[in-house]
Amino acid sequence: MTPEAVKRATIEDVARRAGVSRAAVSKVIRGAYGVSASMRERVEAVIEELDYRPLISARGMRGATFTLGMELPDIANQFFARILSGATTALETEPYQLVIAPVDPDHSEGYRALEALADRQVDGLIAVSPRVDPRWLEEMSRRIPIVMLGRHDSSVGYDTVVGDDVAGVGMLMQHLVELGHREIAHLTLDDHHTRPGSGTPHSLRLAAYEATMREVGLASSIQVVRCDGGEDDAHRATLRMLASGARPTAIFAAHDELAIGVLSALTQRPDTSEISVAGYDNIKQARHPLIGLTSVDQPGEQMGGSVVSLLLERLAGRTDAVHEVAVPRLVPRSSTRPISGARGVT
Amino acid sequence: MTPEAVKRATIEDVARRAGVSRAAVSKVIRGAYGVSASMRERVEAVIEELDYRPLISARGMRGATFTLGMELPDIANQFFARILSGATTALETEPYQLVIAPVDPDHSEGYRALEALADRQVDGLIAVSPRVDPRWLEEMSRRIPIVMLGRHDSSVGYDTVVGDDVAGVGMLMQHLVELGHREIAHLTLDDHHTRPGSGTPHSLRLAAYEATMREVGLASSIQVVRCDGGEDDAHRATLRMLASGARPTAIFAAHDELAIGVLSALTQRPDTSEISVAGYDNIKQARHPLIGLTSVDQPGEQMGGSVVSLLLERLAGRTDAVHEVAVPRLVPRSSTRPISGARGVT
DNA sequence: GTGAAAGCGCTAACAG
DNA sequence: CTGTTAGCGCTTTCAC
Repeated sequence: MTPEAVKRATIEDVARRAGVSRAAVSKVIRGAYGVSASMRERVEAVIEELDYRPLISARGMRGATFTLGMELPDIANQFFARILSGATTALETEPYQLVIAPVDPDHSEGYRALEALADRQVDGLIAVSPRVDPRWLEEMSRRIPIVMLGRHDSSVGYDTVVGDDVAGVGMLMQHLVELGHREIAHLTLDDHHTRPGSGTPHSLRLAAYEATMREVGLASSIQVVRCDGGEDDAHRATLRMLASGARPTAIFAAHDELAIGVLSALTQRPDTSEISVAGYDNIKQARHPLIGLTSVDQPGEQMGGSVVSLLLERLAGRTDAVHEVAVPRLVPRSSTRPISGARGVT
Repeated sequence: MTPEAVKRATIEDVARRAGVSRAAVSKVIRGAYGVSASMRERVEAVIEELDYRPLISARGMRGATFTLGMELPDIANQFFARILSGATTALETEPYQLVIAPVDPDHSEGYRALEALADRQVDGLIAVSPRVDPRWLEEMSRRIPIVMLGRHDSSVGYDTVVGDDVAGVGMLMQHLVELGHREIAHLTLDDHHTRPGSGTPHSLRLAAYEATMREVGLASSIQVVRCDGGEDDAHRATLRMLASGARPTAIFAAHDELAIGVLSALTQRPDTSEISVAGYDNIKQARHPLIGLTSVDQPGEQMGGSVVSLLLERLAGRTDAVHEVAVPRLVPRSSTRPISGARGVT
């Protein structure tokens, strides 16, 4: 393209310059068996001299690309940063390179990113809470190894890593109830993400919320508020709820980013400073003393590590599906306070 | 690998099944000139039937891969989320796919990620504040189009997009001085990131801080504190500084993530609530009312968009280097307060 | 231990 | 308008 564009050296260039065959060079760079020390030395010198690096895509036409692809929705949600951190750490000592295809949270749904990655010859796919049909994933997994993070689908063709959302919500709700709360609202995503039986974390969290409310005799206080996924959306939804006259004593947001949006909305309204707020995930921002958000910790780093391990196992030949469940942990902080006087329920 | 592994359909499969040549299929999928309507129809039906998708890497061996690679350090820093958002938006209507190679902020330095991307045949490279030698980048840019975001290097082979750090720091320092602050400390990264003349944003911010201090006659109050890049590091560095007895009236942190760590440290110490804090970038968290961090806004989304546009222009044939400077904007918030009584300086 | 040759899936140049 | 041919850079039998 550019006038003085420089072509990179090919295996052929190296072979010629070293006076050997391409096959020989190939063996050297792969550390394969059957090369004399003298030849190896000579070839390596030329590689150095020519600054030669094998083209992965060409290599991929014959075998592996040593590339793992990860589809990632909404990079703004810091829980995904935890996952990514765990994944890159797990990959540090491995010869694999991770590449990420970001998904526009508003528009596309994951199909596009997953397919784009597959078209680019990645050896394995990591799908993070993708909004895709499980059957589609199942089909896809017959062509390429897949590990999915963050859904409870039962699957035979791919592995899954997921948090125990029912247990997590259970702990959190118990905490709120013990603090004396009865009017507990739940802020969650739209139907699309929470359809019963869809296997998404948010559908389970919603169901667990409702179940707990019923169990403790608060069925009539069940209040579900919907919003669109981001901090700002949660902020607006909270203001809307407040404007409609609702006055819960506690709001359980389906994940921390939403909870933080709830907090910012409550801060704006002088009459609502008593409302307790809780989130889910325990992202970094939740831990900040000025935020102090009660949350349910999901071990994101560990989950990211598991995902990578499982994928690596698949690449090494495993064929039966593994489903890993990560254990959540309640982290109470200042954003949840006891209701005046009250203690416990039924 | 898996027993019942399914191979994906190739162009050959489609050609055979449709009773045409591979070249014909190729033309159809590229929308190239010279195919009869009837053939196009037949081929498209088979493509649908076989669920055929061209393998990008094979295609790349001949021409373009329609893939843009972005090296991204530290996904936890939300400023990069702003950039990414701008980039993906700009790419929405383009036929290019963006892939990201995450860089472990602790270990690698960007070389690895950039090379990994180039080895994988991306058509263009976006480097975000990479810690690499400008000469190396220059060399690399002779093989593949590059746009670098976040450094002030003068370059001939690649484009750059960067904020006007000197102007931004100027505004911020003026703001602090006008509030009556004289003991203003600067928290920044280690020497490696701030070496004078290295062209990194942090080296310019540091220099601009020192310059302003001198200009307003506060040279003797210059205090530079170093830390390691993350919120927690900033937190610890602040506690260390406090323990050493230093009592600035204001702390200017080199970016918002650091500033937020400073805030959390100050919150822990009862005697420091009067200290003003300011950051840089204006990330989402800075805007939260419970944080209320004074910051200098960098138009990250716009910068991300510019980066993509410039790269696309290069792919379209432009060969002269473009250097774009984004204009920063001061956003005062509650984290900076006037010093008792004082007003203005010299 | 070494190299020649075939082929991965695709595109581009040309011939029909 | 259509098909044949020749690679792109690499790996992998398989002879030597």
